[in-house]
Amino acid sequence: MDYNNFRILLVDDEVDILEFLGYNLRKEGFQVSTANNGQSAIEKAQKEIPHLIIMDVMMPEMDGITAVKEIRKITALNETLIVFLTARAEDHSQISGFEAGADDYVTKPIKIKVLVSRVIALLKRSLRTDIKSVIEVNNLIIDENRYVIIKEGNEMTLPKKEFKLLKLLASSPNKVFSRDEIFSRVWGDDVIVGNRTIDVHVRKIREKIGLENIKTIKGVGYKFDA
Amino acid sequence: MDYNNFRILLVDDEVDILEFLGYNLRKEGFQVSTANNGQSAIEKAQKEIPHLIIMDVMMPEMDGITAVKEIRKITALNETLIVFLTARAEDHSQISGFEAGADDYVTKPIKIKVLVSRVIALLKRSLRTDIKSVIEVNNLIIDENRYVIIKEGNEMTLPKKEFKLLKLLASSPNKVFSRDEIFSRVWGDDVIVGNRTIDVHVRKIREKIGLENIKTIKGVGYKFDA
DNA sequence: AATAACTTCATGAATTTTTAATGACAAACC
DNA sequence: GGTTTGTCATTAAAAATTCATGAAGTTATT
Repeated sequence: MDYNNFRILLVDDEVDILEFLGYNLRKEGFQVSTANNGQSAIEKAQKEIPHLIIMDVMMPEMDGITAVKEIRKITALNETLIVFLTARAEDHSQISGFEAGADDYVTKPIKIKVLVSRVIALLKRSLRTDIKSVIEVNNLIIDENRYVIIKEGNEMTLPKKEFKLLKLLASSPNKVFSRDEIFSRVWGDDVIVGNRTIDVHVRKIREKIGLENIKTIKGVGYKFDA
Repeated sequence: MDYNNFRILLVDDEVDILEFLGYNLRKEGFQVSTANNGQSAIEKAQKEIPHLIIMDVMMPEMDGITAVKEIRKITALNETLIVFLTARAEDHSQISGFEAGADDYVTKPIKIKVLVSRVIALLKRSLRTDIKSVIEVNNLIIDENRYVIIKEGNEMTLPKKEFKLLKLLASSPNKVFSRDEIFSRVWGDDVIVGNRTIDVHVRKIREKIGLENIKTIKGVGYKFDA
């Protein structure tokens, strides 16, 4: 599964921990943002609507439990999972943490593999749908989940091959794709079609999204102009 | 909150532990049944469809992890939460446990207050999503509690598969579900049906709720248009 | 430098192939 | 026995591909 579209908000007052966890979670492909106190966590959460918040229980000013209680009041964050980071492994703190609305606990010192496997377990459970990438270039949005492209506000669906071709070109704007490369990445290596087929698809795409985006490089291939 | 309607299946080879946990969980109002090995756990789970299974990792004959892997294959137990009981607190066992499909861990020796609070936390979390089982999109309400859909004021009931399919599509409006994904999430991975079956069900749903909602993306799948 | 010969791509239209909708019916399940 | 679920053959539609033609750009030849 691909976790590129999962947003995680890390909250801790210690910058070292933010960096350590941030680095490791980003390495796993998550989108990570950070906050170093409860108040800014609430603000960021409200703005970013992360899928998961990892929050230190012990923080100056506003502690994690209070922050979570606030966050749980926000309707838009209904679906957001919360994991507490805590040094205290005792019963009492665990209980009040769960009551505050936490979904899981990870105890310090943090073992990064444990944390990551927990995060993945939580996300798997909550979002059993897999999420695909959304490409955004210029005035164009290519959304493979909804299978639409959006050009200046209006949405349209392309047939499969056209979609695939456009997605390929737009995935690396300005890069020239040779016809060979296009064939092998859109049609695959074991399909043989005539060599005018790409042109026709390009035309269809141009008819739908305009001429300015896909440029022909004669004798070489095509590129998506950004 | 009232937990009278939550069914918990306890699995442990030690009768003492079954009795101890059973007593305490029943005292909290849960419906508790027990099994003392992996095989009978699978059978009971399949029959009773508990909301939560608390399973010992270490058991003679079939260990807990194997049992859970089997249980996770059963579609009807999709929603069932699983908590592992383990003496081993090390990383490795935790990771493989989560991979097997566990939702949480409780380490032996068990502190009953911790266990109960975790159980409640898990159930709360699953309730949050249970409550969302009334989906509202466009002019359509899908109410899984009452098992009806309401379109422009008039209420109707759909057969199980149709309901499930519609609910899946409507649960992520605009997302395209591939035929594979639909099969695995509506029919389950071990049921084999012909590949025109989805079409037929889609037709039935369209006949009942109209054409505009479910859109065909040729070669890709179906989506619920919002 | 002009132009013929050649190459490459755009375009319109036709054709083939793929894919889904539909109707009719059979099996399984209450 | 009626509802639900699934199969299958047929039909319809959409998508993919090919082809013919013309235009644009390159190269070679003089």
